[in-house]
Amino acid sequence: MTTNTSRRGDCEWCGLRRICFPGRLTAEPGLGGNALRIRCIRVARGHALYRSGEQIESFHMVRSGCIKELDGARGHDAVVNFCLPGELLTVQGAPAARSQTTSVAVDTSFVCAIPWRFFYRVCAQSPAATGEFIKLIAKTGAGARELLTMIRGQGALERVAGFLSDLRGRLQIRGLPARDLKLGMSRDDIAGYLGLRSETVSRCFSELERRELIKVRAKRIEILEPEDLRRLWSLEPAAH
Amino acid sequence: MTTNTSRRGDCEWCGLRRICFPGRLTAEPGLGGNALRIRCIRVARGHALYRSGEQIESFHMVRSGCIKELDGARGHDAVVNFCLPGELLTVQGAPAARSQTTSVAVDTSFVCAIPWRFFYRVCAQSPAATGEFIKLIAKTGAGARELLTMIRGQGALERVAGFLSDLRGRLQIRGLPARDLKLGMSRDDIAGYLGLRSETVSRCFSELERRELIKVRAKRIEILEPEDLRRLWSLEPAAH
DNA sequence: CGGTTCCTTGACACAGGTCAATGATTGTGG
DNA sequence: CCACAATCATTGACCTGTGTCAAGGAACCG
Repeated sequence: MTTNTSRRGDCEWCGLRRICFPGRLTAEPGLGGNALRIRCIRVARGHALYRSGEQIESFHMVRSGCIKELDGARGHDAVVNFCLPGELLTVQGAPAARSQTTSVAVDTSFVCAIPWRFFYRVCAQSPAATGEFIKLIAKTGAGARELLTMIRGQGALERVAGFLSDLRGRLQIRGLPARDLKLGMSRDDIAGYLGLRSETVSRCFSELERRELIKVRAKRIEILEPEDLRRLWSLEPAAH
Repeated sequence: MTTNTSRRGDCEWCGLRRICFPGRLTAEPGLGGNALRIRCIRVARGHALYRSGEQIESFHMVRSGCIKELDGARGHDAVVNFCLPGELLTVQGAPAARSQTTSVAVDTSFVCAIPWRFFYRVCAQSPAATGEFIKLIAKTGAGARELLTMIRGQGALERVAGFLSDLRGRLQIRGLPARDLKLGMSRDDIAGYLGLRSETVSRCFSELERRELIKVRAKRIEILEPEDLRRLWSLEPAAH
């Protein structure tokens, strides 16, 4: 693992920008300087940032690449979230709690580690920044709920369409290329995430291609009709 | 809606106790007194505490009864969580964000509303209390993930067994009666929560009764074999 | 280039959804 | 307090969507 110091440009689209950077905080003295000393960690493809059960003393944000989070609770691990640049990894307890998830790089990634110690300092000095942070956490919770809703209510094709639309949307928001998706994860990972089997995911990709909504070339997926794709997904839930 | 002041005894098993009460905080001056001025709201059975889209300026904790949270995102509402006494309702953004969920009382309930204003004051004065709070939020996130895992991996019977085991466990932890469950919610609510249909839930209840793990009397369910029930649920996931 | 690993496609079975009819429980007004 | 209506729960018969199993085929790696 290589440890870097963050550079300014990287944070432009980072979800923590408002905490780290002068945005709302130029007013607060003594934060700006320290904010830049956050650790930045490299995680090679296939390697774990941390595993379920380990003691974690920071919360983490993806700077580049893609991290999959596995719920190690019971039974075999299944993917709970694919975390893209600018997004917060599942927040593990407070100052030092055992992680409930395992985080594995799907592509080689850089991840920021923000120590709780730093967070407390921000809370003590700036309610505004505290609010931003709570918003961030709340958002990660919303992600889990949305996935839940999608999986409970929709059929396989809708889930796969939703998966692609969601990825596209999240990349787009941060100004990343979103027409050509290069999926680092396997079909099995996707299937686990969506509560399906890899065969079913394959079939759905084929079906979407047959309908000319996407173009599949192995792990590279081109989205031809974003709108149709999104509509397919957010159509009235299986109220057949 | 009736507004009360909290009384001491109620908080004994409240998840926020450590923030509200002298536990870790006796040392911190100026908190104890104010902590007691949290609003306590009565919500009659079937009525909403707030609805999706409303502006919320507090976070909430259930003091007694049971609240169901509906994800109003798109399409018809489906239950995301049944919130029991001592548990935190889904945390909505920060100082004042639009709620993403609708909260409806399944039984007539009392709910504490803790204004963000108060939370910020605690953060500013006590990192320890901040930590406790983050732990609480993280726990609510874990709940959503567990439900997700359960729904993706298990069959209908396992889900229903898990639902009952989970309820039992959560009541037990707080020292509430847990052998006889009086489910305030309809079969449809349960079904929506578990990603099933009410007919299937019925069938599963009947099957569990046939196996003599539970006794079903309308909305009153007696758990005869808690261990067998739990085992059924946490058995190796559908790895048939 | 040969061996893995991953992806795609097909045939079939079964869990759970759907539709429909009956029975239980709750609530309301006379 | 009873009777009636409305809602909710249960059960059965049938059907569809995915899981399962199995057999190629494509892509990746040393």
